[in-house]
Amino acid sequence: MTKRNANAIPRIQPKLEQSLCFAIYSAGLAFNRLYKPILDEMGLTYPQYLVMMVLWERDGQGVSELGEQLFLESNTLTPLIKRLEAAGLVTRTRDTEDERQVLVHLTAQGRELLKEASCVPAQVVAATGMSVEQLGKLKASVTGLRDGLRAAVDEA
Amino acid sequence: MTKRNANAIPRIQPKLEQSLCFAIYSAGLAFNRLYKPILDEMGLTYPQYLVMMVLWERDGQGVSELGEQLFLESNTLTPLIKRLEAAGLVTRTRDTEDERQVLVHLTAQGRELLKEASCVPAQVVAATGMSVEQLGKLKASVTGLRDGLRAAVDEA
DNA sequence: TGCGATTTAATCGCGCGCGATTTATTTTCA
DNA sequence: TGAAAATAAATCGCGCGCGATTAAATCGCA
Repeated sequence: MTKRNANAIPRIQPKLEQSLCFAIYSAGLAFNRLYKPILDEMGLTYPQYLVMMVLWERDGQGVSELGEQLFLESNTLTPLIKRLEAAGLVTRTRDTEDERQVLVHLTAQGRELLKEASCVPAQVVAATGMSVEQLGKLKASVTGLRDGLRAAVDEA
Repeated sequence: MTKRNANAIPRIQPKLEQSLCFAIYSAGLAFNRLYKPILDEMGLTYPQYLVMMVLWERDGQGVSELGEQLFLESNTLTPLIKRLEAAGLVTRTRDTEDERQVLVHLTAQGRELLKEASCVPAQVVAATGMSVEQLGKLKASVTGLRDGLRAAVDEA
């Protein structure tokens, strides 16, 4: 260190078009707008669709367990799951082994919805205009970014 | 076409971990959580920060004009900008040339906030744990994805 | 010129995300 | 054993996003 402030945080004007965070933010908006008409037909919102995906992969999970996979907590999930329950897609039952936990199970109607959902991924892939290989690489990069951000937030 | 249904939409079970949309969604959540404590000190939310960025680049824009850059509309922006106005960061004035438009201008306090904001980008870059080159490439890919999705939504 | 079409912002309701707090249950260990 | 700590879900308030609608100003053009 031959200069003072060698470790000072560099100061530059933040610009929308050069920030990755805005690219991610606006891509999220774009995905939502793509999914909206598709999921409307199934009576789901996008976050509700995510919860259903997790349950289709493994039925009967607790709220925290769902939250670990979705990076959400009970303050978001509880009302969301209650809406899925009101729609007849899931049931909410207290775990008899541990009364603190609420187990979320698919109803027959909830399992049935997977049939309709199974044609969603191909529609979305088509809309991106990218190859499956490109999408896979991009997914890996964005997932890596996410995990890096999460690590930084956790250690702070 | 030697078979029936050659153009049928392929049906596969949607899985959370292999979907790019969830990677984007969860990276957005992670960015928000990273920005929260940083922006809290400036008294801004992340979407408010985006609006300020656009104004720091060019002061005195209409609501729709801001919306075009942010991919948002007046139903989102009007209340957001009113909160920025209440915080003393911007003014809202009807354009005398076209009374339909509301021009949003930075106040002295709003311009002053750029000084604090100028150390945000470097902090965020550091948190990603990625090089500036990597971030640039990823930003370009995600922007391309976003624009592809937007094109697909528009033509639908 | 005047009237319908267009543009712009604002308003309203709903469903997230999330910080903060509360309640109920289980675990820990003195 | 029993009280404190930890864990799980729920509740509450606020700020987005956004579909739908409304109100006001401007434009187009017959």
